[in-house]
Amino acid sequence: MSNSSSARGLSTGGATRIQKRNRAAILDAALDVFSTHGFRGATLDQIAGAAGLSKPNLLYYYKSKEAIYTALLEALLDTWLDPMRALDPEGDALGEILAYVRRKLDMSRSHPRESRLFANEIVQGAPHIHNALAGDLRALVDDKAALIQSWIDAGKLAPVHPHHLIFSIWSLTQHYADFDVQVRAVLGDEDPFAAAPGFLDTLYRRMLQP
Amino acid sequence: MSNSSSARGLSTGGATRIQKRNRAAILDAALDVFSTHGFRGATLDQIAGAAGLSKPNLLYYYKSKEAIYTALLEALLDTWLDPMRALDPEGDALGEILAYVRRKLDMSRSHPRESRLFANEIVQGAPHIHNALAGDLRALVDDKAALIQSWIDAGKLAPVHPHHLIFSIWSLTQHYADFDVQVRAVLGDEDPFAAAPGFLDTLYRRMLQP
DNA sequence: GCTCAATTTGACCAGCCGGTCAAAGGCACG
DNA sequence: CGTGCCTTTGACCGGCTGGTCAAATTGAGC
Repeated sequence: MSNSSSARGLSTGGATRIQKRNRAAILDAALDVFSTHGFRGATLDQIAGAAGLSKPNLLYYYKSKEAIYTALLEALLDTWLDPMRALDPEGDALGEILAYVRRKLDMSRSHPRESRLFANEIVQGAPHIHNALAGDLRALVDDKAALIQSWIDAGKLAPVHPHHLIFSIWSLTQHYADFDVQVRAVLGDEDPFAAAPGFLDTLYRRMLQP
Repeated sequence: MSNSSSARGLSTGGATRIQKRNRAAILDAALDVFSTHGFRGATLDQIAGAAGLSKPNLLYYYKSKEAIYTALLEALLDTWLDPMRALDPEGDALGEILAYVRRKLDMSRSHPRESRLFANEIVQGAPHIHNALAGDLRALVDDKAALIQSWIDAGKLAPVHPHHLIFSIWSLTQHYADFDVQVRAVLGDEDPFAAAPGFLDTLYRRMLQP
């Protein structure tokens, strides 16, 4: 035999070609469905249909709806936080912040489903990732907030509350993904991402220039 | 008889005392449930339980789940937009903007359920209020954006894209209600609303001071 | 306290939803 | 080409969900 263990619970490393293909298809389909309907609003039939599988086949790869959902959240959480991790203590303070804003805005444009997935989860009280928020996320944010504070103390940024500065970046950038329909309804034909980068750049320059 | 028509479809004006009480209880319960679970995630049993009624009794006052939901959205949409309507063309430009920000932030603190109700609806594509967004909301925003542009042209505000300025106010203020769990998970014991007003005041002063 | 509408309820239903299972079909390897 | 696992499927299940209905109860004006 070419594979010594069942599909359930395998790490992707030891997976069959078929397993890789189907698991990827499932997670992509699940991202589509969960991000537009939320956890409870999504159905296994929808996900199975979008992945091109039957429902029992879906459950052959992930043992429950919740297993799909948490696998998806775990796989995406790290990626989602990478732009913040990239804040470089050695870099130019204002330049680092502006680059972070730019990276987050780019993610809102290129990965709106991921943004809405987390938005749905958090608006509804983050029942599945509350631990990650109070653990890893908080530690990361505290670390970067301290970095920002050190920049302020060194006179490289105008004084602001570092945590609220970070919240503002999340809020302003993800707004374009999470509230996309509203933004487009108000703007009409104008592409939101045409003026957004310049607007945010100006906002943070004026606010943070020492 | 004291009342010539059935409960269904009555305007609140001609409603019995019992009708008023129960309809209010239903809408309050529905706000609780819909804002934390979204439309599809909410169940009639949850709403009926929270309102202290049986499910058939619930459906005696509103003929379907969707009827409750749309009644709730309609009743709240006007209230939700009042802070923007209050922008006064005759007032001091920067002061008007700062007061608007403050009103919106106060609504996030005092009415987080309403904020999350709309957040859920819009993140999931606004299937029930898309018309209101592209109609009334857009008209109102265009009107106020023109006002802001006139302030900019008169040299009373630093130049920014008026629509994106409005988006930023929605985003930054509602973030504290919609992403409450995340904000609190990161801040720990610190009350988000302690520093938020000062932070936003500073942000908009620095960005908009001509 | 009678009358009649307003209100409330228990029983019920059809459809959906997450999940199970045994059996059938593929696939790779000797 | 046979063996044995991997993969897929159709049929099915119990519980929940939105919604209905006829009957019972309550409330207000006379």
